[in-house]
Amino acid sequence: MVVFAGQGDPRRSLSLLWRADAPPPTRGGPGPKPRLSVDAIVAAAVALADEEGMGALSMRAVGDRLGRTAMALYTYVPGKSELLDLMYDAVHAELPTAYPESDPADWRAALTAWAGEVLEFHVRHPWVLQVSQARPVLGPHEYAGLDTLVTLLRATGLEAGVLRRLVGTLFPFVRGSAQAVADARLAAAATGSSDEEWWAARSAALLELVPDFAERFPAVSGLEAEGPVEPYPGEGTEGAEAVPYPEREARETFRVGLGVLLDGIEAARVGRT
Amino acid sequence: MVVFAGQGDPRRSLSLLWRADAPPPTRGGPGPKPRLSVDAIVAAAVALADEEGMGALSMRAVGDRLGRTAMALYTYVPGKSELLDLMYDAVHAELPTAYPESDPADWRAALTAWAGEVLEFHVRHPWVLQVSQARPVLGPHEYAGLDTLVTLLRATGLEAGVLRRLVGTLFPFVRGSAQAVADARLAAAATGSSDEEWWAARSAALLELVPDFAERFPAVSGLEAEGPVEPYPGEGTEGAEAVPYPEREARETFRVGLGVLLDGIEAARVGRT
DNA sequence: CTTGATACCTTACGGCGTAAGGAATGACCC
DNA sequence: GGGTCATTCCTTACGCCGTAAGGTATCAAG
Repeated sequence: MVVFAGQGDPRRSLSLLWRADAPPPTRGGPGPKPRLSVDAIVAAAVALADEEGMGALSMRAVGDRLGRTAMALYTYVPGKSELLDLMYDAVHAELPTAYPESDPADWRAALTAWAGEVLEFHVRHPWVLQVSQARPVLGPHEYAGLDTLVTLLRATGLEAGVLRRLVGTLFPFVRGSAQAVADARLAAAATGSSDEEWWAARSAALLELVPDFAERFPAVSGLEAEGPVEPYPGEGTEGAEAVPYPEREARETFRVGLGVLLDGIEAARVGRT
Repeated sequence: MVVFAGQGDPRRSLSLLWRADAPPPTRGGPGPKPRLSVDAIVAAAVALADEEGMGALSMRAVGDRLGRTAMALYTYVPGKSELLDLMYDAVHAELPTAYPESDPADWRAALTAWAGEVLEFHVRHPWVLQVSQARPVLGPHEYAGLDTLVTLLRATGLEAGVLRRLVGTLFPFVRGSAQAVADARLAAAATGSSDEEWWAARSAALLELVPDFAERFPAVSGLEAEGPVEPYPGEGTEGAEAVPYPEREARETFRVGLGVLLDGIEAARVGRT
């Protein structure tokens, strides 16, 4: 399921996101003092989503975590979709925001580091990948993260038009890679079965049900048979066996894909500058 | 919301996917004749998702479309997640399966055509993008589509290990691009407001709430100010004004991103072959 | 002490997926 | 021809969900 965000009143959503609400300091008005806050709710919701996944995120569950009912949250937040916006932007504060020491000539290293950090960010908060990208949330931290990427890309010297499209290519690429890594982990964790077990059950059933698999899909079969499953080439093996195979494969795909993308950017630089 | 698929009994799911069930022909057993079929249910569900989106997909709604109750579906399908698997694989029959006439030397053109078709496929069935990729569905049509891509990539002459990772790069790239296009359309259609209106409301509120935007995010602001918004460069303008701006931008990002990726593949070919 | 705004609660409504069990159907065996 | 019984499809119900409506307790200001 994909959760949609950003559908309420834009004014209200944005002023929550940018924390431009009425300033509470010293404003002791009538009525009981608030025992919650937007930040506390967002923090509880993020913790819940991190620990138990997007499927477990319900207003009742968030309320429970704070020792309150679901309806109590509606005093602070207009609804679930706005809460999701706030969660989304809140975690994006973890994105890298600057590489002050980096050499502008070495845009490749900087972009590689950036992509790695953004990948880890999404692996840490996999539910972020389930927030629909339709209608961007437009929160401060997401903008800050975007600003960092644009700054790094500037170092390539490419023109603004191409740069804009590169942003639109790099972000989805990292998201897609993170999705693959997260999926690999999820598969390993789900139903207590290891990834080997899962694959074993699946491929045994497949082989039985589709005996002519190799003939029907020669290219895929060839690829699976041909490629020797190696550890990271050109990298030390220490501790490598701790990462299960599907995740290792997903990370390697990320590494290779990023290399291809950066090679392509290099080509664009040489060709057009 | 992201909908998860593929969690039921693997045996049952796979035999449904590959239609390896007990053969019904001439088998007139006891009991009333089935007035539905797996295919009819899947077709109705796909039509529903195409027309009204994933959010409208419920067992009751699918049942209604077939003049039956929700529970009637459970005779044919174990549950909603398996139905989703079946829908997913069923539409993947639309993926291109072969380019018999293509010149193997011109892998670039072939991959470009492939990517374009896969993009259109996802734009036609945007709900496919909301099916979680965790635990691949492993259906026949998805495999067929995969086989086609691998065949095209073979023409690059790269080794199997790299090829496998390129598959993992290209597919998410096209999916990400399709997501952007679909989002652009969704934004245009939602709440009856055009994309201009939506952006206008949003950016007006942003400007008011965050007057120092340009100072806080100089790179992003610069990019937006700098890049002249042009139509497709190097392409005829006929009919181009019919496509609204955000979608045009998303498609251009796809075009540029794909070019960068193919340049990167070219570089890998030259460098390592 | 009264007023009135505010935080939080309980209750309830209409949705969801689906478990449980009953009614109708219709090919088979006697 | 009538009983048997697997099978299709139905109704009902349960426990979730987001959230509308309205009540109650709290507390500063007049």
